[in-house]
Amino acid sequence: MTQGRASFSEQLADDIVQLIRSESLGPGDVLESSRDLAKRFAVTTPTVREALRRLEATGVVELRHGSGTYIGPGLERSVLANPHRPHITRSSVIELVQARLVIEPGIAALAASARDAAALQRLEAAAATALQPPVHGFRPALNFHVELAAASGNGLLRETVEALLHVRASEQTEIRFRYDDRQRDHAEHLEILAAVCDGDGAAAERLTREHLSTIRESLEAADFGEAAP
Amino acid sequence: MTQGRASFSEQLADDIVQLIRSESLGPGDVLESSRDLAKRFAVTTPTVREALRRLEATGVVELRHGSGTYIGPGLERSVLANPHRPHITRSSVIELVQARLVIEPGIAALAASARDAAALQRLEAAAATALQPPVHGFRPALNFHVELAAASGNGLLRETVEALLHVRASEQTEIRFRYDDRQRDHAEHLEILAAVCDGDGAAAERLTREHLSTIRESLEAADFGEAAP
DNA sequence: GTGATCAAGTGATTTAGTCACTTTCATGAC
DNA sequence: GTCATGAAAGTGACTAAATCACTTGATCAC
Repeated sequence: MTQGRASFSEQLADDIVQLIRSESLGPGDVLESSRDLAKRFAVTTPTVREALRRLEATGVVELRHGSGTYIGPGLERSVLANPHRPHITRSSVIELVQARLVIEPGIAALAASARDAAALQRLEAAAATALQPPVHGFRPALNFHVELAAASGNGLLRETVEALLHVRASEQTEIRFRYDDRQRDHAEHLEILAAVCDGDGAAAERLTREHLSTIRESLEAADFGEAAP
Repeated sequence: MTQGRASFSEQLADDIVQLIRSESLGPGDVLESSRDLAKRFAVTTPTVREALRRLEATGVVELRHGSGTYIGPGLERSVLANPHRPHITRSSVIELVQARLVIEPGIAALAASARDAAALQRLEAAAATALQPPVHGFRPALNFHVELAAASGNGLLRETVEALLHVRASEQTEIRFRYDDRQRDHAEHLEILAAVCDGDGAAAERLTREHLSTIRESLEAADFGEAAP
């Protein structure tokens, strides 16, 4: 069986993606109005809307009421965070740190061997602004880790770290609440940055491991008030 | 600004997720019909459909024409693959292997230290069936790596590996096409399995690294016919 | 110039209805 | 009794035509 024809709106969603690609539209650009899309693909507006909703869920497009449909960052992304993420538990927070502990040290080492000038500059900027308070859900302190992954030169690793950190923003808030030693955090970031700039992969790896271990330990030591939902 | 009220269907999507949670529905269970949902939440069916499409995009639900709406695996997932993934390039394939090279060795070490009996059994089963041909897009050979991540005991790591492997199934097909030494693949899997079962984290880590390095090298050596699109 | 106002364009939602698919269960043949 | 047939009920898929609400930009008064 060829799996038959997919749902109409699913097919349409793919067509719209193809349209975006063929017109080389990037994030921020406006897409055709849903009425025009309906005419173009010979379907009705509700069908177009279903397709757009589907694309909106993965960040490919963004629908702004009264303004238009805009291209989002999701098109070039391979792995993304689930918008309907599960609830927070104590173990999920620790699980997250443990996962990062497995992934990020290797990334730091890779970044040290890559030593891309532009990426290092952004990494330095991220470290510098890490002490600023979060705005609009954007957390400068976490951005350091994303930029570190970006400095590895591997976009997939960057997306992975980004997804992990973005996935459970609320967990991260929790972490920040429990482990709120920003000065130490910042100091450790600077150490990692220095090691990466020196091209010392082993040191970068070790420092990142220690950095995350510190966070994990302080989390395991902390007792969560809402551990039992 | 409090960001106002989100789109109606967005609110509805969250309500449906909450409904699923409150009724403890798991994958495979049927959800209320869209007509009933419309009545329950006092909206019309197209609005319900938009919300369901949104949820469908992230795998939370699955709509089967003529049958009903079923709960999917996406609810408990934190990180997932983008269904509208970018096109394949040569560099993206190598990027994928490189990312796995950073992530998976640490996972193997963690699995060796965890040594969960049930997980190891599934891992062994995955290794045994790895030589079978893929069916319905399910690739037994790749499943070993997913089960290995599962054996680490960290669900987030499992999801991450799963996403990475699922993300670019076509790239993986490409890999299999270029590096089609299944016997060797299988043998290396068995070595990793043995090291994990022995609790030898260092060996498991080293063997996984070598395993992926072998694949990477054979990929870098191969010249892609469709490198220039 | 500056500011308010209005109109056009857009997405958001409703309402009502038709079509297509799947499941089920009663009917009937064997 | 067992199994196939087939109609019916329930479901999602889609259409059609409107109306509402929001954004934007141009227009116009000051």
